[in-house]
Amino acid sequence: MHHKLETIKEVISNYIEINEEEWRSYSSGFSVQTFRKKEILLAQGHLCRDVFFVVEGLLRVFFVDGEGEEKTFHFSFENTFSADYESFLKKMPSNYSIQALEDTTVVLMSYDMLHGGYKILRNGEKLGRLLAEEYFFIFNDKIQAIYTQSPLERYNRLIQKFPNILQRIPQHYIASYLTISSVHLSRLKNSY
Amino acid sequence: MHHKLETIKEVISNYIEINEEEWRSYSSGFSVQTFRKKEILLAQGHLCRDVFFVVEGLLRVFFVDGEGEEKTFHFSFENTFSADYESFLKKMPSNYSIQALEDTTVVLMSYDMLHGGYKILRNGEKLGRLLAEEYFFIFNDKIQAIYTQSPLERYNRLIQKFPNILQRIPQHYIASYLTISSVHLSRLKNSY
DNA sequence: TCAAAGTGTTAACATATGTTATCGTTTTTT
DNA sequence: AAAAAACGATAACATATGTTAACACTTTGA
Repeated sequence: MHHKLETIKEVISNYIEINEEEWRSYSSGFSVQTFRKKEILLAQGHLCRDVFFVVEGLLRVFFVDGEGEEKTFHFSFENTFSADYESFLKKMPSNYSIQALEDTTVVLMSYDMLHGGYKILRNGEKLGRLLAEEYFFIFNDKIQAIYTQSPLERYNRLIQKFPNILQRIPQHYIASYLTISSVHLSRLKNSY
Repeated sequence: MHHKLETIKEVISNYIEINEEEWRSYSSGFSVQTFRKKEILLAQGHLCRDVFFVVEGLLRVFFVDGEGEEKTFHFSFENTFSADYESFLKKMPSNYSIQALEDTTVVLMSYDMLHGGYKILRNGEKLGRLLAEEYFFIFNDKIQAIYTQSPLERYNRLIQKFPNILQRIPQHYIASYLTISSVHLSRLKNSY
């Protein structure tokens, strides 16, 4: 088995029971791809054809708003999925772009593969349900953070959760992620 | 069949194929309940035991933040579901309260019932997946609105989508929903 | 190796938004 | 019917946050 797929198998095994035979036919649908730093994996306005599973590296999910400003929406670290899941599921143009912040290796899951899995795998529908629920939890937490925490609180929790984030992600992307200006984040960090 | 269940059957039929026999055994698990204006259906910190389907009336989902301020998170109109779905799924204390803004009739779906449906119904897991995806879409749209639209834009779209909302919901709840102060919303409406 | 681009800090200033208080009106409760 | 509570507008003021610009430093790319 392709060693890049080890981790994704573990992740999926956390969701459902999957045996060797199922895994063989299922995993043949995966493909592995690497991207250079700054490369675009998904361009806003295009169809999100695959869910990316980050094996190594780091992705940034962002969009360009009405004023032409880039807004960073999410960072995808190792061993997590990344996509515009709504675009992927509904086959509609993506509202987001996805970009590699470092040289990054991803495993691609296509729509046909995921939906084929609903039939191939005994617990395929359940996997789909749990993935959707997982996505929902992430977004729920995200909204809750926005509603309940100040930018500084969110910043502190972010670096607490990902201590090396400052080494890996330029600060103005983090500011954008926190929905504040880079100048303001710099002030918050240093003046309080 | 209890006539209050007509609509929820239609809604579920939009998600999956369900035959009469399945519906009979499934729908026996529903219960109907009415609440007076201002009554609390779910209290923050308690377990969200049921998903509510609003047959008639209007619900407000809100929470009390660290400073003791009520923040309105969502309005649940007729023929939509309402819950703290994370609390419901994970059986953890709810971060939200749900309150009736008018005399409201709801259909209750318990956790056991929904999960029982994963087995009873041929397409039970699929129903679970589609419900989770639906919840995800709502939250995705919500986040996107927060990131891309100004409070005034969000206000205008809200009254465009629900023209009678001003007759049904006090303006300060709407302001809170838009994450701005009631004073500021009043200014926005009248000065621009 | 050097020029260009990117990055983080700070200052000065402009603007948006929150807070508190007051007032008249409407709605709810007794 | 009367009293109390809720509601929305407005004004005055305080604060938070954005914008622009300048600067030093680092990284990137030819």
